[in-house]
Amino acid sequence: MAAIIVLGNSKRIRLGSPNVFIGSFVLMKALEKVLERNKVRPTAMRLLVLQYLFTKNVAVSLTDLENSFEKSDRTTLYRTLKTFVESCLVHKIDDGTGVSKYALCEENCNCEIETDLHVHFHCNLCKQTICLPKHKIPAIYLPKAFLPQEVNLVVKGTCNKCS
Amino acid sequence: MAAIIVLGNSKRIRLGSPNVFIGSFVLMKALEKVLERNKVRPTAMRLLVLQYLFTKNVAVSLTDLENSFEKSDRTTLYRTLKTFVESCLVHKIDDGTGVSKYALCEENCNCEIETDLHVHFHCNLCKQTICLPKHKIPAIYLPKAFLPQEVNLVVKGTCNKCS
DNA sequence: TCCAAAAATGCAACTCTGTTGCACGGTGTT
DNA sequence: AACACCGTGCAACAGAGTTGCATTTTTGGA
Ligand SMILES: [Mn+2]
Ligand SMILES: [Mn+2]
Ligand SMILES: [Zn+2]
Ligand SMILES: [Zn+2]
Repeated sequence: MAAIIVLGNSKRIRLGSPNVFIGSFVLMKALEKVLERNKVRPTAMRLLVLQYLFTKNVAVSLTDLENSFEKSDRTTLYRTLKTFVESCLVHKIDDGTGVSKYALCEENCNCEIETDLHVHFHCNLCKQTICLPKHKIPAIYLPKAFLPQEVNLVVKGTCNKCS
Repeated sequence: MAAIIVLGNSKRIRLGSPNVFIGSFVLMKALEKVLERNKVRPTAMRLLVLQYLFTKNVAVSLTDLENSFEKSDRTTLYRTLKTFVESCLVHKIDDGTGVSKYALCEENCNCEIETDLHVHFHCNLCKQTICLPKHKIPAIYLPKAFLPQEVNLVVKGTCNKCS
């Protein structure tokens, strides 16, 4: 029932959740590298959440994660996402639905640099939110004495799959 | 303690809340006109909420209203805002704080027409959100087969009063 | 290898926003 | 005056997000 993945030399990770797709040893090693590169300790849950984010090409909510990892706790997933955001692995997206979404950052993303921010699209039909990393937010001109720090731009409509 | 405002010929509205600033007869008549123009029946609460929105030049949340009208119920204020939004008197703003804000629409606003949408600014210092009706959202170019319907653009930073 | 410290996890409880059901009471219409 | 309708207030609830604390797991040093 419970799978065991061996990571590194002496690290053994027990994955108790039977409904979780367990990637290959090679994939897990790659994900482990990603975590370590961003100074995040590669625990079982973190590897699985990271794998989940890689397989999805849409932004996911905490509840999405919760429904996909029934054996894990909402709090753990919450803190996992928080850790990922703080370590610049994923970015939080406010798509206007009232529920925060999360998606992997670009390879070369410096979450601090604001000029890199891209547009997000939310489909009113399939309710999915996706990143448009090729579409940067245009310059916004503000009245005198307004100092911009961040910009959030969300387009809602019909996505390519639903149109 | 309780003020009474006479509206129209036979309409008497008792205002029980002592901490509410009660505008002049002329102002109330003007507000009444605004409501009637938008097909909203001018009740006491609606007039006071509308007056409140006029005096504020920032977007307000439901909780803001609740704290300003202690004698009224959250539900009533909630439904008042809902009525105002549906009748195109105010628009709801998602400023990324997780709390919906509301502000009066422009005089000539057709809430249906999306090309009129303006930029909103949220100050990270004073935590206030304001409309920038003169600053329209620039055209956003999307990948093929993406059909835009609405655009939300929020700039966060330091406002003119805080800079 | 073993043990203690540190970190991660799971459980429970809680806050806050938004929302709905329902009963009451005032309004205006005939 | 009778009646239907609408607005209001109270209660209860849902959902997302968050925190405290006990338990488990991992790490790193003896
Ligand atoms: Mn994104
Ligand atoms: Mn506005
Ligand atoms: Zn879609
Ligand atoms: Zn400010």
